[in-house]
Order: sequence, then C-alpha cells, then structure tokens
Amino acid sequence: MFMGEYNHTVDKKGRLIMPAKFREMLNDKFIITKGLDHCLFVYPIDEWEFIEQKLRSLPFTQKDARAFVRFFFSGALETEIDKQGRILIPPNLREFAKINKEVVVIGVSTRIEIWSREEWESYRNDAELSYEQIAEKMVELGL
Amino acid sequence: MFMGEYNHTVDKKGRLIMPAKFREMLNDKFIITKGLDHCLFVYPIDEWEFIEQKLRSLPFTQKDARAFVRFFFSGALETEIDKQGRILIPPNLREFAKINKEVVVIGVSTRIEIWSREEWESYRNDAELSYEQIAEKMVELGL
DNA sequence: TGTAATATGTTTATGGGGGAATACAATCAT
DNA sequence: ATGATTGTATTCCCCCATAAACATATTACA
Repeated sequence: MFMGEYNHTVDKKGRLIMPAKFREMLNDKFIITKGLDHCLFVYPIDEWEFIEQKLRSLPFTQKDARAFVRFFFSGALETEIDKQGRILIPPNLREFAKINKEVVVIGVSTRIEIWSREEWESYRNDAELSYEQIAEKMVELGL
Repeated sequence: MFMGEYNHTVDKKGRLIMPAKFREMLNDKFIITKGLDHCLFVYPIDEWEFIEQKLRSLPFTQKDARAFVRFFFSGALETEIDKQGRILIPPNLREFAKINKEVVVIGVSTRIEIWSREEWESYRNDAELSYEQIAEKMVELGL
C-alpha cells in the first residue's frame, strides 16, 4: 500500500531517486506508464499483467482499439530500481508528463504517481477547491 | 511482451538497428509485413502462426476477406536479425510505410511496429485519444 | 569473365545509461 | 544542541548501444 507525498528531483539524464519508503515495496521489476491527468503511473507487475490480459483481446482490426493499445504499450516500460535507488524515466515519458527537474512522487493505494511539481500544484489547487464537492459525489459511487 | 518507444534511423541500404530490448525477444526468425495505418508490423513466429490460423478461417468467398488476406500475406516476409543487431527492410515495405531515414519503433503488446517518424507524429496528433476517451475505455474494460 | 550493383560485414566515434564516490540535507537519539 | 544515521542530490567515469562510414563478398548482367 503506497501513501505519502515526496518532493524529489530528476537529474540531467532523467533519473529519479525513488523515495526510500516506496523502494522497499518495489524490490523487483515494475511498470511505468503514461497515466491520466498528465502524470506517470507506476504499477507493480501483477497489477500490470491484469491490464495486459484485457488489452491483448482487443482486435487490431478496429481503429480505436489499435490506437488505444498503441498508446498504452508504447507509453509503457518495464524497469527496476538501480543500485543507487534510482529509476530512469525515458524522454517520451518525461515529455508526456512535462517533467523537467522538480517532481512530486505520491503514493496512491496500489500505485505510485510521478508528477511534474508544477502540474501537481495546479492540479491540487483546482481539486482542493472542490474537495467537498467531490466527496459528495462519492455517495453515488457507494462510498 | 513488447512495449516502449524508440527513435532509430535506417541507413542508406534500408537497414535498421532493432532496439536491444526487442532483440532479446526475437532471438530467432520472425515476420515483417505491411501493417495498418501505414506502418510495418513485426511478429514473432508463434504469434504469426496464431494470426495465420485466424485468417485461414475467413471465408475466401467474401470479397473483403480475400482482399485483406492478400494484403496481409503478400506483404509478409520472414527475416532475422543480423550479427550487428540489424534488420533489412526491403524497398517495397519502406515505400509502403514511407520510411526514409528517421523511424520510430514501438512495442505494441504481441507485436512490434515500425513507423516513419513523420507518420507516427501525425498519427499521434490525429488519433491520439483524449484522456477522457482513454478513461472511458479503461472503465469499459474494467480497469 | 569482368564490371557494376547490391548485399553483407567490419570498424570507429559518439552519446546515453549505469555505477561509484562525494557532498549535502534531514531526521533521530542521546 | 550536538553528533550519528539515513536519505537525497550532484559529479565524474566507464561501458555498451547506436549510427555512420568504410570494406568485403555476392549477384546480375553485359
């Protein structure tokens, strides 16, 4: 279970030191993908394999399915933490999440999210305003 | 499982260095063929045979089925990686995919796709699903 | 059989990614 | 408050993957 918020930096080569708290739980390989709201998702392998199964069954003869599968897999990457506790974020993912130097790494239940600090702050400022409103909507979802 | 996005170049003789990550999984012969959306598909043999099975079951009495099967097989070619880690893309396939020099190689689940960089970028600009659409798709799939 | 054209192989240079070491910051305990 | 310990940031170095130029082999055709 991932939780918490950490301010970190990405070096010139696109490497990020994974927060020590998260490292313990990512001792093996894991997946980084383009996520929603312009951040990156980090999934443990088993979580990913579930998604992979679902996508494999989509027909490549349908335009939308092709586009979706392409987007999802081309933006995905299996990686692991190096001996210094870092991960390498490839250029296309950095570009996608508008990551330059300062990032925020947050734990969100079963996954980790990596945000450009700027994006995170503007998202949080937007979302924070309607926090109570969002909570109201949770009732509809059975929470 | 193929994933990721790599920028590579094709030399004057039509040879392309296959990304190292993909090479490991294409250790023997494999199939390259004309794909959809003006890119090239690369299949490992077993995956190709699987598709072949499916195509074989299509009724050749139907015009569309005949056309599709012709298209798919006539553009296909068995090849392998040379000692320098390269593959040779024959002229007709290069022409088909509008490949000149700069290409993008992407992993798409069970296959690899080779795109002219220009084509890839315009495809992404046109066809890139909005986040809302992606989110919807994910919900449909139960992710 | 010789020559050109094409295919295949080799070599070298460059840059990106991984590792080691060090400096710096933060937390904790005494 | 001070020192110890852990975690984070930065710099430097080295190796491997890639790219490009060059060399050799094979084929086609006169």
